Amino acid sequence: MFKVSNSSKPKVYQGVLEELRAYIKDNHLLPGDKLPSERELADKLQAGRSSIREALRALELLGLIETRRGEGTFLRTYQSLQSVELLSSFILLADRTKDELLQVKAMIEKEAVKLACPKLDETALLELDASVSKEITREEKHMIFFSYLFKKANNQLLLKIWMMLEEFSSSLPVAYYGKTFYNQLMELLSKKDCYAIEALFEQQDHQLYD
Amino acid sequence: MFKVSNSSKPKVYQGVLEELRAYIKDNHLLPGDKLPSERELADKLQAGRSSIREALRALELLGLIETRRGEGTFLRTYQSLQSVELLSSFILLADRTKDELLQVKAMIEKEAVKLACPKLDETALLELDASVSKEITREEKHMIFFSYLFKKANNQLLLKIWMMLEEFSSSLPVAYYGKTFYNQLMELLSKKDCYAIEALFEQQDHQLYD
DNA sequence: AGTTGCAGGTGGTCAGACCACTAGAGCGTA
DNA sequence: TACGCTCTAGTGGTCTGACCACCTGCAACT
Repeated sequence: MFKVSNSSKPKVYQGVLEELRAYIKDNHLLPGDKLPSERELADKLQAGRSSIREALRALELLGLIETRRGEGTFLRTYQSLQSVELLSSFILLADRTKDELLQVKAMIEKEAVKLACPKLDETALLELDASVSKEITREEKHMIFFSYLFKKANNQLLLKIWMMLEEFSSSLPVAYYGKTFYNQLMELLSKKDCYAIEALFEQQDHQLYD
Repeated sequence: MFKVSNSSKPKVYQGVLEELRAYIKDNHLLPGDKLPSERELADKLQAGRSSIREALRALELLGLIETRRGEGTFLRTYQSLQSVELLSSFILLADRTKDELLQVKAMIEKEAVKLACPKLDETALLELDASVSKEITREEKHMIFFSYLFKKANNQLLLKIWMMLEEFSSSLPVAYYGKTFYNQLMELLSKKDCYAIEALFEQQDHQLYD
């Protein structure tokens, strides 16, 4: 025999999601507005409170709503990137080669540098230089250096992805960029020479895994 | 008095998510493998079954797991968000987030092209050209074109991240690259001119949101 | 051997019970 | 009146126990 269908019955929590969408639309709710309480929803939608909660938790994880204990559930002001972290972490769980991870990480770092480049003024360069000159481990230097650049690059999504990759690669015996790399990069940044930056990273790619 | 912190206690279901991630990692579970039953998890993790379920439903909505009644819960290859159209209609992404998303996506596409470039022989270019010449929508063309390139780029991780971003942005009213873009790119690919490719993408960035 | 039917495990759902927390009404005092 | 306190109703957070529907595998039966 063969299965007639694997879709079977729709689940209650999915119906709740539909209803919620309709409710938000019909009542013209905007970010920040309050949703009905869980008990009220359970009553209105003829569902158990736990089913309501399953739907709400899913929405919360996606960053669409925010719950405040003792107050209620609210539409979120803006779409946070909360779910990206979770997704990334699970995607990265699958067996990945070290090469792929490092390749992507280096790629993102390069692009961040290029994004930050036009936004670095004299002051910023000095700050950056100061932070790298400290007597710290290569790992710390790497973190501080790029964290600063990512801040300037002003792209939260890129930062999140980078941090995830950083976390996953931290368990690997990874060689960071060479000692002279940061100094060379500083120089190119002050010249705002994007093409040379591109080239500098190209070189690094080949000696990254020493 | 002032609030010490608004983060308050972490919720149980979030802890469950963490534990699940660790479990999957430690046991080297692959897509298709079975997770422990809800009752077993509740017992192991010292949590109520409802909390376990809240975590699982969230993962299900994200498309990371699949549940089969009477059988169990299974890890799944990340394919797509469940009911994206539903979720996207809840809230439109904030402009800022949208910009970031498109920026990162374009960046990844560019890098994929550059990775694929040296691996494209005569035959591959012909295949690629044929697939783009078809009479299809711009959206389909975009997907087919880059899917092929990502395959050649041979970096699964990059591909996954790209698909994730594609998924998120699919609900946005996004203009794809201009009509001539793909043809120009084809030409540069046959010349293997990486720097020109870089430049081509630079141009696109500015007219992406027409 | 082939079929049937039952038992145990699994997800799906609900109701009810607490707890911790918040906001606001109401009261009292200065 | 104005301030500050307490108490209460309402909210999310969590757990438990109870069913149901469904699937699988095994055992008994034909």
